[in-house]
Amino acid sequence: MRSPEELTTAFRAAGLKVTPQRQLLFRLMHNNSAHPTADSLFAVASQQMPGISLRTVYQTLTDLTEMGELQAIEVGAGAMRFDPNVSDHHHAVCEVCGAVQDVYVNEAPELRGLDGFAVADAHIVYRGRCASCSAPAKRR
Amino acid sequence: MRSPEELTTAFRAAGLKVTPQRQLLFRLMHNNSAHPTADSLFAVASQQMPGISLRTVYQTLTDLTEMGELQAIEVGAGAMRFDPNVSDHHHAVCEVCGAVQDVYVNEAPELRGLDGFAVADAHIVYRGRCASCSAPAKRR
DNA sequence: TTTCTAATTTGCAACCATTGCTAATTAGCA
DNA sequence: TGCTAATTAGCAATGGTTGCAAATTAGAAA
Ligand SMILES: [Mn+2]
Ligand SMILES: [Mn+2]
Ligand SMILES: [Zn+2]
Ligand SMILES: [Zn+2]
Repeated sequence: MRSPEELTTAFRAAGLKVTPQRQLLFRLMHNNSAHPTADSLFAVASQQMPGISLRTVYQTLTDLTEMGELQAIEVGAGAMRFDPNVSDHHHAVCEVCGAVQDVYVNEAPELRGLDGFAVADAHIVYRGRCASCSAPAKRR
Repeated sequence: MRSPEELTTAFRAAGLKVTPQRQLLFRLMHNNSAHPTADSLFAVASQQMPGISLRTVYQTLTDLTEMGELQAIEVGAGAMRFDPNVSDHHHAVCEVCGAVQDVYVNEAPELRGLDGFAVADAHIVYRGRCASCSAPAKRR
């Protein structure tokens, strides 16, 4: 996703308004590697702008996604996650704490079973334990 | 997933009852490669057993999944899909008709970015057009 | 600056897939 | 044939998300 400044220009050029709500969300999503849900983003946004509505957060995230500035990813954990990293990558979801981190694959594997299926996109979801949830073997 | 006969034995052995509803669902899921949702299965089941409840379909699918007879897969299309093929495989989802087909990968690719993440499971979702939706280039 | 209006925001109802709850029913054993 | 724990059906409730309409506002034009 582009910087808040670039998005401001791009929005105006497209005849879209740059509202304080949008500016806040531009800032909150820029360089955000937490893969937040709409709701978790709403929680943070609300602190900085009490009264902002969850509906607006959804609306803006959807708009940015349609503009190709964000990627909406589904990691099978209830809510959609939003990702300003729109490069071709995959995700690892911690089954303990729910954290989502980026995973890159060097080369796509050979496939069997696609007879005639034209692949447009692939997304891998890894499930397991993140480093901090694996680390300190708790005693008992 | 095992055959309806084997499941009947297994259920009784586990102290579970073999009801007509369960028997029907055993039959409908056995060798079913359509990756149905609870609701689509309910539609089919209802024809053969009017009055069966959606709740029972969900309940039975969940039970079978917990017993390892089915796999519940999330292809990012709203509803959960249920799969009697519990072997290690992946899925291709047609963006036109919604069909889901099995995909097998020969070897897992090398990964970058998992620092310390312990992978327990991987699931790849391919998105694109299935053979029948690609095939006949419609004239216009 | 003030005015104007299309775009945006809000709040709330509605939606969908799924689960919780419980009274009524029933499989399967004694 | 009776007993009872397991199951079913029905419906309310949930969580995530979207539809809708009234109120507000960014930003262009006067
Ligand atoms: Mn990412
Ligand atoms: Mn499958
Ligand atoms: Zn973790
Ligand atoms: Zn298709």
